[in-house]
Amino acid sequence: MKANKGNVQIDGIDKKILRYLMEDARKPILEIARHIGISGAAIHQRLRKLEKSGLLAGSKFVLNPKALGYTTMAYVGIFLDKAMSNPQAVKALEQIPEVLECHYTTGNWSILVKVLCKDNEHLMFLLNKKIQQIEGVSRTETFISLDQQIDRQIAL
Amino acid sequence: MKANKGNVQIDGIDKKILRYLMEDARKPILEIARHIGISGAAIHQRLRKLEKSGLLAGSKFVLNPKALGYTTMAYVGIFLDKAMSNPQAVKALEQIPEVLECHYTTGNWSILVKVLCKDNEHLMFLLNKKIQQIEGVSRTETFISLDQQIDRQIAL
DNA sequence: ATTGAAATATGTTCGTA
DNA sequence: TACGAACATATTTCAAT
Repeated sequence: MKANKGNVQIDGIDKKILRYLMEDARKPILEIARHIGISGAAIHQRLRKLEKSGLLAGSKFVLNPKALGYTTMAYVGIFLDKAMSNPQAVKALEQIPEVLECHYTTGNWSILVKVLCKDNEHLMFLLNKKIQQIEGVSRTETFISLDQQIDRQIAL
Repeated sequence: MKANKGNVQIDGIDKKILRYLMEDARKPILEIARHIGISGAAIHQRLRKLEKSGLLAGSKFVLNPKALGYTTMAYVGIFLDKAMSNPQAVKALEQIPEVLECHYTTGNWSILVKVLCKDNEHLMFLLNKKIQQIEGVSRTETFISLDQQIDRQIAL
């Protein structure tokens, strides 16, 4: 599976198709076909091409975490004792379901993670009893997201 | 549209269905039905219920930004002069397509944004010519994501 | 790359349990 | 809730352009 690096060519029709499907992955291809005025078979073929190109990374159902009581989102900057602990620390973070993202970053911290918790108490438990317990973690800095105003993908 | 807040009840069958669809939004319901051993009509009905409950927020095609040459992701903490500038600043950030997320946060900054750029040069331009130009923005702190190790949704 | 048509598979509704 | 049957749509392939 070769991942085309930065040179996938898409035209306006590809963009139209993708814009529909980025908004609703289950939108029928034939419906899109009617909207943009080409045949379903053509769209089918274009999607196969886009998938092979590596631009299409898949599709997802999106859940609303608030409906399950998860109302507290936060970013946590993690200081590690030594760079050597990094891969182990990431492995430990993978085991924590509240950790949704994990980035190696430039700047102050070794690692920046995004976490999702039910409430502040849950967040406190996560920080003190889970994340701080990981070997190599010396200190953390937490930024609670009071409100997310923008959440989107790359624009076409 | 009432958004159930933290008390949506789902059982093991709901979870199984959602886990399939969170991984592949276009997986046929009938295929899932065969896997978990109930009828397609039952799944259809459960999905309608889950949608009404507010847990299902929709579905998306996921693109791989690297395929379009977007290889530099970063988090940018933004200091604002006065709290009053916040809504205006967010409006301005919405107009910048490279800004994918925007959070009001506790801690050092007023706002934390996630941005996606083609390269470091593009990031520099974004910071100096777009974000810093927004009225009320006094200073920014940038953390480049060298590598994203985890990227997932809430676990069921 | 695109089309229409054919074959297969799926989505959706409804009566019933 | 769940089922199956019936009907409406959609997906997928293919020969032809």
